[in-house]
Amino acid sequence: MTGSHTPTETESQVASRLAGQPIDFNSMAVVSNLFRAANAVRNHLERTVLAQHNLSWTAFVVLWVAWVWQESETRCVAEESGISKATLTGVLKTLEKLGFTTRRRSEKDGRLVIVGLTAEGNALMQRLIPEFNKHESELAAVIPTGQRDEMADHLRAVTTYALASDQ
Amino acid sequence: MTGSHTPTETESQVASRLAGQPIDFNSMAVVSNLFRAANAVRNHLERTVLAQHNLSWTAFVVLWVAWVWQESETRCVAEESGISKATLTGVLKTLEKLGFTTRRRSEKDGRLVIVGLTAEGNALMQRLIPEFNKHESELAAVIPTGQRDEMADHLRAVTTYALASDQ
DNA sequence: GAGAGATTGTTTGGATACGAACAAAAAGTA
DNA sequence: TACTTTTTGTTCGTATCCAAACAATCTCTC
Repeated sequence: MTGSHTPTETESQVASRLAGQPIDFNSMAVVSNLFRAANAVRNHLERTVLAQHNLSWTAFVVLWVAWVWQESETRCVAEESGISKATLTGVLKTLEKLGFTTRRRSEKDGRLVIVGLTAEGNALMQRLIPEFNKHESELAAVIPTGQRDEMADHLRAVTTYALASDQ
Repeated sequence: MTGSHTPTETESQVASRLAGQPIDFNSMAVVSNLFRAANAVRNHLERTVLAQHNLSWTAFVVLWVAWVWQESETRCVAEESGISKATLTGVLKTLEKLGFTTRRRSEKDGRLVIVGLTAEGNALMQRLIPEFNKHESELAAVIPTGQRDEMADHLRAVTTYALASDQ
């Protein structure tokens, strides 16, 4: 009733609270653990890797997308970062203030804004990417070697389905 | 260079940008797809299920934890919801304004605050949980039946490792 | 039982995060 | 050419979200 509960305690409490109802517990476990994992990993990487560079998780993702393509339209960066256009405007304001990204109008289409990386932004990613990948390796190491590709495939399939459901 | 990219295009672009460097691409794929999936599923469920009830994702998670235990200490709710104490204070303010949760001081320990559900909160969850679970089933359906438990296990292991790394 | 130390929830300040409304520009239509 | 429609990035308002500072309370030690 009081104090902290272990995941196992919580799951059995959930089962007893939902006893008798037609609930798909397997699917519930997959989805809820998807969020638990994403949340835990995100907080972990934010504290260990990103905090010392004054980067939020989203700022890093945006920086990553910008680094991958070097020059990219705003709407494309937002979509690939998984955030809304409105959010991207704010994040780019932060990244620009930190001196990592640039913004310029497209000559061909006056509506578009092209996002680019500064030399500092490229240098930062040059150091950050290997460090980040080292942590990714440690995290994925808890999954048996032969099942990592399968895991990534399943996650891709879930993403595709969720995005398709939003049309 | 311009326009939107498919996930496949992005991955090959990443591979070419990182060519020659000692990068663990398998682990990178697992972690990045973990976030893509969590993000896509969260946005999907927020729009299809939660928006019509004026609930944010976090508000629903907090409501869910409160429903599971009925009475719970603030620090416990925060931990199980995967958010900070500071965030929970704000979310509870919103949920209290909506009439779904209650807050009261503990008699045994004056520092503690006990979170509870109102009748409206319980009624809401009674309707929301089956609807939510239906969507969870649809999402998990893209994973072969025999591999869902395995998937949940792997996600649990990743969570455990990430949390343990933060001590 | 008195003071040091630890624990808990809130407040503060700053950075996301989104939908809706908006202005500017391009594309389509007649 | 004029009008309408569509597309794009920003602004606005509101709601998270966190670390750090804070006040209140409890615990521990002597």
